[in-house]
Amino acid sequence: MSRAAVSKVIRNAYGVSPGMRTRVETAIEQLGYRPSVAARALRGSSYRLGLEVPHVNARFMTQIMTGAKKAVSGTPYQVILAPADGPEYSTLESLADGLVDGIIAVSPLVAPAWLEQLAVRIPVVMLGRHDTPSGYDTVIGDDHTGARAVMRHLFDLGHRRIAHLTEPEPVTAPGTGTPHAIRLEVYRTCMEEAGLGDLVQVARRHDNSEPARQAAAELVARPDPPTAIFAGHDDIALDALAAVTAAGMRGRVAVTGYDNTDLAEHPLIDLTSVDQQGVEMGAQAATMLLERLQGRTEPRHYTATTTLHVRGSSTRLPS
Amino acid sequence: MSRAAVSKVIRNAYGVSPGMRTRVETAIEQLGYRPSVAARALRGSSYRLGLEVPHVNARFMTQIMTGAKKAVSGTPYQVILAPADGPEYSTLESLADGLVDGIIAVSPLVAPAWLEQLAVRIPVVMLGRHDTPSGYDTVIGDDHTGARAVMRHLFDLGHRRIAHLTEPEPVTAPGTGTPHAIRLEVYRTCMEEAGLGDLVQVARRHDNSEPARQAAAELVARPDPPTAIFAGHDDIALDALAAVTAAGMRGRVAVTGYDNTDLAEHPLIDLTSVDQQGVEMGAQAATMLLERLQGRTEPRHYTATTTLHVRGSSTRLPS
DNA sequence: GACCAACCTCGAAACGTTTCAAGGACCGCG
DNA sequence: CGCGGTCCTTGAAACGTTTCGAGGTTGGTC
Repeated sequence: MSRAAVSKVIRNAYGVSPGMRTRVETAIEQLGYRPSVAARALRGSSYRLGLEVPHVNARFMTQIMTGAKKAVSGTPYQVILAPADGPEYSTLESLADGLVDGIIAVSPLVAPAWLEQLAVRIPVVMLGRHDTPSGYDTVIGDDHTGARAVMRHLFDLGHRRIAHLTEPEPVTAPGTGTPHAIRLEVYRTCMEEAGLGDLVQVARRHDNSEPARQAAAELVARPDPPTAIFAGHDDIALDALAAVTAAGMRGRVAVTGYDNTDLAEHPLIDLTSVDQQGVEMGAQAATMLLERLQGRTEPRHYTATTTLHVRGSSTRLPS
Repeated sequence: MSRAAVSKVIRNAYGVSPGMRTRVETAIEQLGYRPSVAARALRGSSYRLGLEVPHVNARFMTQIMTGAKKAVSGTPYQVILAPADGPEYSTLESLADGLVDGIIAVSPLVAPAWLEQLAVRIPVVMLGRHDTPSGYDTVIGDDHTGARAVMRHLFDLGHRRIAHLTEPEPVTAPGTGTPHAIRLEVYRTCMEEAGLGDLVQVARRHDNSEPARQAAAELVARPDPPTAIFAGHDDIALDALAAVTAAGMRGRVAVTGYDNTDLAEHPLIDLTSVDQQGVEMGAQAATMLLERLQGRTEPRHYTATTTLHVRGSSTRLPS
């Protein structure tokens, strides 16, 4: 029989008789034949979607991945993960170079213009971008609302001397539109609105790949330590909790996180955190990619709502 | 110029003049040319290694990934991650179908015979296999020593009523040679050697994808609750800690883990755990793959040594 | 000046699919 | 019985690399 026939059977396309179909199928069975993804990718599509994340151990990523996998289940697509752990550009490029049909990326550092270029070659969904580009889709949490909820919560608890612990400079630079830039901005705004502009304290983890624990330790070791720490996300919040605990100030410094990671609800951690529906975000991102692959061209932008989960880590200011 | 020339320049192979080289390089630069991985994979190799893990949120995996990435840095190879979160066979096959040149897999459930088959098509390194197959390489921790160290430690602390909290049945079935089967076996042996055979209590998380928290809760809710829980790995230990804490028995039930995950040293978790050099294991696995790709055919089997890290979660039995 | 070797360059085949257009068989209808 | 149309089937081109062998040029030696 001809390859064309086999191809049609595999993709169960139109125009193949039942007889031919069964003949091909038994042959496939007997020979243990498996189609080559490489050859498929060369001619058409690889049926793989790539998820690029900045770090292997970014806990938020598992939510995204879970959602993405859920969204593609039942389709012929698979999701693979490519942690950058360094240069984001090259990781993205190596994904785009034919390995996958579409890319979901969490790359705060790559330039929008560069992404527009990339999106010409291959469909791209960016997570955590507050701009509204025309060439690719975005999925983002409502960081304004989320961060405001955190600040109001801390104010309500009586805190005034509130510090913000966040990522290194480039990620939070104003105008980049990263979630961390927004959260920082909201922090500043809220402090100023409350007339606490001179109490603003921003600490950052020193190196992108190092934990934020030392930065948090320096924060609580100051002569005027904060009574509350608003951490940029749960991983950082965990480091803050570690530093606070190590300094023997457990329970005397409130700590809040962001992302509502699995660990936040662990009774030993018990971290107040903002849920931004990571799983749903991942699912939306994957769905958007599938739509693109089916021909959609106009951009879509999805914003997830946020919910503050109050837990034990955010303690009331002792009066 | 010819494609052959371009090909040679890219792979900087022998037999191309400096003039031609620079000409090709400027052209590449100007056109923004990027080689297609798919086409490469079709003809030769894709320069991608695949790491297959059972779950997205298995924390041990980040150690493996970190090690693997370290090992391939400086080579043209990249590592991508494919979490199974369900059928391991199909995930492995979809990796093998041309996406990657080699596979590192943590798949306790796939049959050895099937793996031998797979290894004919593509180099495979299995993590966590105590058998010594001939067709593929293995990387494993010294589970006998590690588990014995845990048991001795708990005995030394005065514990007798020690429970083992582990994975569901199929993963720990005797004879499968999975790390969890060994740890379970060592647990039983140690208990019997100490004359405590009738105090053996084995609990399992009910479903493979659900946390072990409920199983742990049932354990501590028994009329004769254990005074110590030897958990199969850190993720499970975390669930055990959660259950113990929720039951108000914090500090009255010792808990130990395995893998020495990042979180184990967090002061709020402070989990006694066995370090089996996950990063080194990942690096070894990747190195073995690279060796295979360069022609090695005889199998290699690497065993990592273990170290018990004693922390606050393993409390002495109150007398 | 002729011959040979070394070196560079290039054309073409091959990898395993998808897809297009063309060829064939079969059926129904006039 | 012949004609047209509908399915089914197939051959061949194409995707973008790598690799092999052949061809061409250059320089050196006798």
